[in-house]
Formats: sequence, C-alpha cells, structure tokens
Amino acid sequence: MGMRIKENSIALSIQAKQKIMEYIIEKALDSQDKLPSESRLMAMLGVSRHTVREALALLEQDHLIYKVQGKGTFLQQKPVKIEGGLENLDSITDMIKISGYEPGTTWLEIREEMPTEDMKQKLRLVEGEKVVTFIRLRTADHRPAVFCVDTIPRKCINGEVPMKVDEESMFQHWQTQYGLEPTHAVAEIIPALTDDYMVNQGGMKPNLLLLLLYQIHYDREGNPLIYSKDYFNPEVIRFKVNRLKR
Amino acid sequence: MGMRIKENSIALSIQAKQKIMEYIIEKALDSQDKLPSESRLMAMLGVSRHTVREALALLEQDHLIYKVQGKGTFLQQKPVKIEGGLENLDSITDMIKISGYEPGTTWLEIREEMPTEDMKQKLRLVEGEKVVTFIRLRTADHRPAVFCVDTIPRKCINGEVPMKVDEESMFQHWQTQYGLEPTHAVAEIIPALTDDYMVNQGGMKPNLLLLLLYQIHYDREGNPLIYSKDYFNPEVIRFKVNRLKR
DNA sequence: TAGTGGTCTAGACCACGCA
DNA sequence: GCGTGGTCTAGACCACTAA
Repeated sequence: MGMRIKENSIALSIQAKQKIMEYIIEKALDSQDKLPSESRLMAMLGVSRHTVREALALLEQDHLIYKVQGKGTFLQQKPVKIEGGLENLDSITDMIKISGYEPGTTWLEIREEMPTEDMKQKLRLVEGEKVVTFIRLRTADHRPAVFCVDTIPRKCINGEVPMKVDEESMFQHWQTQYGLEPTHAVAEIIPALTDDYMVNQGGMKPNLLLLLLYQIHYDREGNPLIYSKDYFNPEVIRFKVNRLKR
Repeated sequence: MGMRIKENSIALSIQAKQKIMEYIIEKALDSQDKLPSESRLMAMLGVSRHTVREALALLEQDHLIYKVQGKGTFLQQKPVKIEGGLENLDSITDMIKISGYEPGTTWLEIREEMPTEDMKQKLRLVEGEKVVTFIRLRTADHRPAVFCVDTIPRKCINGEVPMKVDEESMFQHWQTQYGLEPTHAVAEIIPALTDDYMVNQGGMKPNLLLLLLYQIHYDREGNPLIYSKDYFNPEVIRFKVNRLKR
C-alpha cells in the first residue's frame, strides 16, 4: 500500500523530470509539440502538482521546454544550451575535458610573496599578510592551453608551502587539503598577448592572442578565497556563455 | 476580516522579499548574521511557508543570503554579484549605460545580401534565402566602444529594407517593428584586432586589442533570430561574468 | 466557458547540525 | 532531542487563452 520508497533517495521531482523526458522520447514528441497538462502529468506520474511543477521547472532551466500561461507547456525548437559555458564555474581541468582534450600540467613555480595592492584589496588581506602564488602551464593533448597564475592567502595553508602539487585539479587539492570550497566567482575577460615569461618558460608562441580570465573566487558565505589570472589559448579552448534575458 | 488585498497585484512572495530586506536594514543585520527561521518569518509576515521560501529563493538568487540545512539562513559576507554580467542578455545600449557612459550610434551600412555558410547553418535558412546586415559603430561618451555587425533573415522584415534606423537600441526596434523577441543567446568570446574597415570607416585605433562577442539569439521557442558579431573596445566596456558552481 | 499555468495556504514527514 | 531547512501532498483561487 502506501509504502514509501526509501532506498531510493533521489528526489521525486528529479524522478518526475526523468519520466517526462522518457515520455517525450517514447511519444517521439517534436519541436513545439505540447506536453500533457500539469493535471494530466499528476495523474500519469502519481505525484502532486507541486512536484510536477518542480520537474517542469528543471526542464525549463535546461532550455528543453517553455510555458505559456493559459495555453500549456511546449517543447523547445532545439535545445541550444551549451555545456561548459563560462557562467558555470568549472575547473580548468573540466574545461579542457569538455573541449575534448586530455588535460596535463607543467609546473613552473610556487612562491610565497607579498601581495600586490589589487590582491590585498580583492582578497581582503590585513596589513603585512602574505600570499602564495602557483604558476602552471595547463596543456590539452600536450599543447599549451592555459597559463595559470593562482594566488591564495598564506594563512589558508597549514604548515609548509608545498614545492609541487600532484593532483591534476588545483581546486580539488585546495578543497581536500585546506578546505577551500569556492561556490561562485566574479570574472573579467580581457584580451591579451603572450609575454616573455609565457614564451620562454611556458613554450607558448610569441604574439599569440589570448583571453585573460581574471577572477576572484568566493565561498558561499561570500569570503574571497582565490585570486587568479588564467591566460587561455583560444586555439584550444573557446569561451562560451549562455546568456539569459532577465 | 479575511479581506483579500486585490488592488495590489504584486505577488505575495515579492512583497515578502521586500519585507525581509526591510527587516535586515531595520535590524542592521551584518555579514554572517542569522535571519529568522522560516517558521518565524511565517508568523512575522503572515504568509505560508511556501511563500516565505519563494521570497528566500529570490534573495538567494540575488546572492544576498545563503542557506544551510539544519542551521539556518544567513546574510552573505558581501553581495559580490556584478551588474551587467555577460550571463545577462542586455542590449549593448544597456551595457554602455551600466558602464556609466552615454550611448550613441554612428550608422555605417545596411545591406541585403546572401548569407555566409555559417549564417545559413546557424539561422537555419533555406536555400537561396537572403539576409539583411546592419553595421554600426556604437559610442560611449562619443568614444568608439563597439563595432556591431548584426544579421537577421530577410523574411523577418516586412516590406522595404530600411536605410537607417532611428532608435538607439536595435533590439528595441526589431521587437516593435518585426516582433523579434530574443529571450536567450549563446555567445562565444574571441580575442581580435581592429581591421581596416573599423579603422577607416569607424575611426578606431589600429592594432587595438578587441573582444569579439559572436552570438546567436533565440526566442523562447528556440528559433534562431539574430546572428551578430560585436567587437568591443576593452578600454571602454569590460566583460564580466558571474560564475556559479553547478 | 473550459482548460491551462501562476500563486497561495495548511499540513506532513524527512535529513541535517548541534547541544 | 530539538530546531532548521528540504521535500511532498491536497486543495484552493486567480489570470490568461481559445473556442
């Protein structure tokens, strides 16, 4: 009877979303076709209207459907949302993978230093507080892809400053080692050219047009955690953004 | 008694959101301070839990609060969300205004032409279908800010192709004249340099590093509407993106 | 007028954090 | 064990669309 499925801890709204997607495929629904109404879905899926609406909201966020009050819910012409859009805070490792390449890392330098004025302000450091900067060249199928300069406050590192980090993803390392968990970032995109350091130390082409992703990462409480300047080779990784009308 | 406020057609959840913001200001709550629990807010605001949660969801979307299950709802350290982030589909007119400048337009050309292969594919045109391209230089306080090349299918224009459009915002014009209502866009960002046309016709500096925003705009049904290549002068308009962990 | 999605209420049980 | 936010149900009225 009203036995609750418990072993299955996936939210009902998620399950409902998947059922609806299966229904669309099964019925071979096409662009602009109308989905069953919310009350029909309630009956079909055996869940409340609230849950149906949550499932539809998820599909709407994925740009798979759209709603029109008084008319119904419809299938999008074509889902255009791209994976790996910049509005998603993926690690550079993930960005390289999404682009279809094998990520690699060449370590260039780890140094403890005094922050620049900009770092001091953005990371909200107190007077005299030091920072640690990690400089790496990230590769995609062994080609130079991103020149990464990441800076964190010295106080985030317990004990010695490491000489080298073995993990592929710096984010992963910071999270497991120091408990830094960025949930969002504010980024600025600036055109740039390869400089001497990148050419000589990183083996990048001279006079190559790059995209500088200058960002500050924050935790969910709004504290600045990481200050980074990543120079992307647009021949390897493309910057895409899904933009939405407010 | 249970008289319903009707003249006031603003959603209760919106009103609740505003009340909560007023409460924060009134009580002078600071970073990391705890907000009243959802049940307290129900009593304080005289609305259901669902409405309270909708109001809190709105505040969370604005990066003003964050929730922790089992603990409570807290004020963000500092609202770091930037206005005019690229993830918001603003018109270029708005982008210039947000940057603090007075937008202007220099018309360069409107031409009816055959589409490139790329346009044909992205706009899903049929064989032989023509397009109309609008070329403008957008200015910010009379300085060259954006070199805009916007292309739409010829069939979207009823009657003659105009020689010039007086409205400041092309989006505004397309919406009112032709009913084109983009709701979202997929953009790619590419570094570029000023070319001869921009220097000679647009009066932009030679060898200036630019950001090309290459985008396709879609309506809510998922139909491609506009194909555009906008070249931004980073000295005037900066590209910012709010990035969220998925 | 009937049917659709939008909003709101009242009430329930669960999972999590903490004393 | 208690209070918190997370999820779900049942039921109601409203606003909008189309016949």
